[in-house]
Amino acid sequence: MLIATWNVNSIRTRLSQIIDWINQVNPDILSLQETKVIDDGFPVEPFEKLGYSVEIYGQKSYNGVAIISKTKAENIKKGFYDYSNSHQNIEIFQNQKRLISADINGIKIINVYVPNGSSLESDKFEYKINWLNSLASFLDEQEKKGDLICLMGDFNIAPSNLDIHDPKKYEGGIMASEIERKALNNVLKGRLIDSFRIFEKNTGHWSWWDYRNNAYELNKGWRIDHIYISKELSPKLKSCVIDSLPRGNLRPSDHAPVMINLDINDNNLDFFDDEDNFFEI
DNA sequence: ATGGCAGAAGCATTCTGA
Repeated sequence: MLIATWNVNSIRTRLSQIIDWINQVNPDILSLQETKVIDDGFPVEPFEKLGYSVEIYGQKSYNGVAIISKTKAENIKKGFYDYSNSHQNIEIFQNQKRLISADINGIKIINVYVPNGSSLESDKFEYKINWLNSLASFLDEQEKKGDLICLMGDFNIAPSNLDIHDPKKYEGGIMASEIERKALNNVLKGRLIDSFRIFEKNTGHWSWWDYRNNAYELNKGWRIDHIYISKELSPKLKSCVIDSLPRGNLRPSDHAPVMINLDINDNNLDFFDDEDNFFEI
């Protein structure tokens, strides 16, 4: 089963590129972020024609997430629902459509577009950390139910300095700060593993390149789009790749799709462990 | 320190992103 995530930076502008990519790759599940359109304006038909069902949670101009899947999604939930961090006002999170979850093929699929945060001094940074804390509470609830989880999306956080093309330049700043990394690790809590780092221990692999300063051509990127899976699913994990080619398209998204191959019929029990992951700060 | 680019809204320019 191929599971992918892609921040497309506008579903309407990127539609033909997404359809082309689906035709090439044939994913079973595709999580999209930054769709930037209200639900009534989402182009559902092109996906349905290819045999996919579509679940959307969008808004005008900003944010917006969607799950495209061959198997119809069940138990669809939009936003934190009633699992928001009890210390926070849930309503401040309901204005921004950044999370959609559903059960597909026995796995709890959670698609997130984590706030960017702007800068550490910004009110938006506080919002980002609070949002991540609510995500941790949300995952606590899923874990209590015993769900197998695939948490993916645009996290706007480089988990380690290996995930930044110039870590010295950006050290401690937005997407690279210790505060954000701690908040992310509090979401993961050792129960979820970074699929990409199971297979690749080296730096130099990016999922996002700034539109400015010729960043893609100079390969100055960040790895901020991630697919985290429950430890219990790790024996089924066969690969994780970042497909950087769509970033070279004409009028591309600034993000590349990330994809895992999960063999749900593999019942081997040799888990990958936390020690295989890179969480140093 | 600033701007560099892109998209949406909407028609000139602002807001937002990362």
